[in-house]
Amino acid sequence: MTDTTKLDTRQAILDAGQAVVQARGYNALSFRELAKTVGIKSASIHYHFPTKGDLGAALAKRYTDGAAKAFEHFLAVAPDAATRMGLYTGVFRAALVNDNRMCLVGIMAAEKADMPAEVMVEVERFIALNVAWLTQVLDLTGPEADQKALAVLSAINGAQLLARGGGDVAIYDRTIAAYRAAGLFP
Amino acid sequence: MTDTTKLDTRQAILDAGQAVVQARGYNALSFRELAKTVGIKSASIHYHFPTKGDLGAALAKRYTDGAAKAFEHFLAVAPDAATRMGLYTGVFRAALVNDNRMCLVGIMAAEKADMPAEVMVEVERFIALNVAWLTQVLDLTGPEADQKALAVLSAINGAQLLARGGGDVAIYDRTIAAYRAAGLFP
DNA sequence: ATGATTCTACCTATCAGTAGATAGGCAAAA
DNA sequence: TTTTGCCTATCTACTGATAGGTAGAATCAT
Repeated sequence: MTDTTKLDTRQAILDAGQAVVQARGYNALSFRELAKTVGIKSASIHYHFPTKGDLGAALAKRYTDGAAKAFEHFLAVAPDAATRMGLYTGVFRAALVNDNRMCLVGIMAAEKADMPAEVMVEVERFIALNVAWLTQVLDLTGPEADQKALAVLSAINGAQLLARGGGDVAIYDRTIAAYRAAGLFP
Repeated sequence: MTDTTKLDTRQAILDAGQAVVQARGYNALSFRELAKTVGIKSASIHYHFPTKGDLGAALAKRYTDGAAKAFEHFLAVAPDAATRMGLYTGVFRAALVNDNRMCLVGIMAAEKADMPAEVMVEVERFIALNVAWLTQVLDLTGPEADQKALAVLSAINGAQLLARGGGDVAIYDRTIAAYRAAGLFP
């Protein structure tokens, strides 16, 4: 019982919530199931996150913030575009390996019609962050730079989506290899 | 009340069901809401489709069968790969234009963890059908032919997923254009 | 330093709403 | 006379959300 207990519960809720969303989607996120996982009662989740929309937005925000830090790290440790893209595609790969999960934002985009507006705001922020990073790493210029970057993000998300459907990470690996071979990214 | 009434109800259920799944996902598919749309009671849906899994599988099967017919048609009316691919990507585009919907199978793949096994079987069949058609149209050969075809399907699905998130068909169009420019397909 | 107050982080109990599914009935058609 | 295609009514399970209570920690005034 250290003085970090209060933060720990909130973190535990977010951790468990992220796992559920990435594995089964936002609609499958249940306060009761979440509470059972964390070890508290469902009413206590509402104390930390008044509505489900608040929880979803917090999840997306934390996810995007984490991605931003990882992207900075990739720039620091990898010198060239190919290595950086290897690290980047590796993030999406890791989600598949870890319990066949999807990118939190990818699965939220699929459920767009049922998502509260405050969640979609964070989803858009994640996409913008990825586009900006890819534009920089791939040294894209001109009026179509953002579109090229979004195409790369789209392709990788699609690869994750279908590989997940097949339940085999090797599908993802081979699709990424096909993208590289086609020259979509280095 | 013609003698086609019995078939009409079943068709109406499937039509309404497909619209809901493509717009909001399999989890959002509700017997009560479906019944209200069709104009019957929810218990009557169970008469035609005993369980939700049966309905989901029927939806995926009909969707795949429809795609198979469309693919044959594309081969018949379009002579070259580029035109055929234009028709193919147009199908995914049409879903977006029509109430910002997604490919039925794409959204089902995203919800994989909650899908009954009988539905996933049909999802796999749809993917196999697309891969086979793309392999033929793109004249892919060698041991990596299927992988290249799956990469094309993945990329297009990803484009649809993110364009839908952005709520703008132009995003899809530009992403497809970027794929073509990169040489992913003609 | 201490007593009073307020805040934190949970709890129990409950609400209205919806989920899929089933039992049994009924009118019309085959 | 049986089958078809629907109906009403009901079941259990679960959803997010709220009301109200409480032990303990923190903060405040004296």
